[in-house]
Amino acid sequence: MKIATWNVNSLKVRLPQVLDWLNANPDVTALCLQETKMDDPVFPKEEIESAGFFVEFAGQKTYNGVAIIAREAISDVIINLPEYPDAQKRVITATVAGIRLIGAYIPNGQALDSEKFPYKMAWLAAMKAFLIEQMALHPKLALLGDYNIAPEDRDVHDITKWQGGNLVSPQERDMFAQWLQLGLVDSFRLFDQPEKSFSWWDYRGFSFKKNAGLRIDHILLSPALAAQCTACEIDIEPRKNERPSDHTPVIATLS
DNA sequence: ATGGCGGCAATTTGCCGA
Repeated sequence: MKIATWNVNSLKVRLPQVLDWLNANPDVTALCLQETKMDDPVFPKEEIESAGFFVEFAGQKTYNGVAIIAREAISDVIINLPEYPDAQKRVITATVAGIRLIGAYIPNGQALDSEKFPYKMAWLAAMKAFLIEQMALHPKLALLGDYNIAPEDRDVHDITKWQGGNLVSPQERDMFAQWLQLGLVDSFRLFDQPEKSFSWWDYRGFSFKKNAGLRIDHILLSPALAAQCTACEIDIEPRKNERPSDHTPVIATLS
């Protein structure tokens, strides 16, 4: 089976692409979505269910919004971080096929001197506490989503353009490292990967054509799941679509 | 140094993403 994550940058625009992608990837048991940008009352629940899937979601209009689409039943859903009240809908946690999935849209931060940056750092700390709690309850756990963190310089097309700034700052990378210290593993780095592998490219300046991207979408696995992981790949095909999301799916294969 | 693209919401323009 496979589990996947995709920041779709508006599910209203991208729903046909999501359903096409799921049909083209029948081994994907669960797909976490970020930036659905839809209020719950207008979420296309019926369309997704009539296509043969289970779905859970937590949305808001214009910004944020997360969902899990699955081929098996979804249970024990938690919306957001229980100990961190937040009007922004950024996390959905649920169990699918015996695996605890945390789908997350981590705050962007905007810039180190922005008021949004301390929000990001506080949010990352709150997520760490939630991870500790959930890992203790669920040995088979995966944290999938748009992290808005490029963990290493090799995850950046040109580090000189980003050095020290938002998405690559020491503070953010330290928090990512703290999550790894909990025992979580970056599934992508369990395997040999092509150089300059990225999951996001700016819409502007022909960034995708130039492969001027960042790897900021990740699947972290608990030790028990990492032991089952046989592959992790970034699927760049949807980035070639008409009206693509600026992000593209990341997929982990589990034995 | 700035904006560049795209989605969205409120009205021709601004905010935000990363």
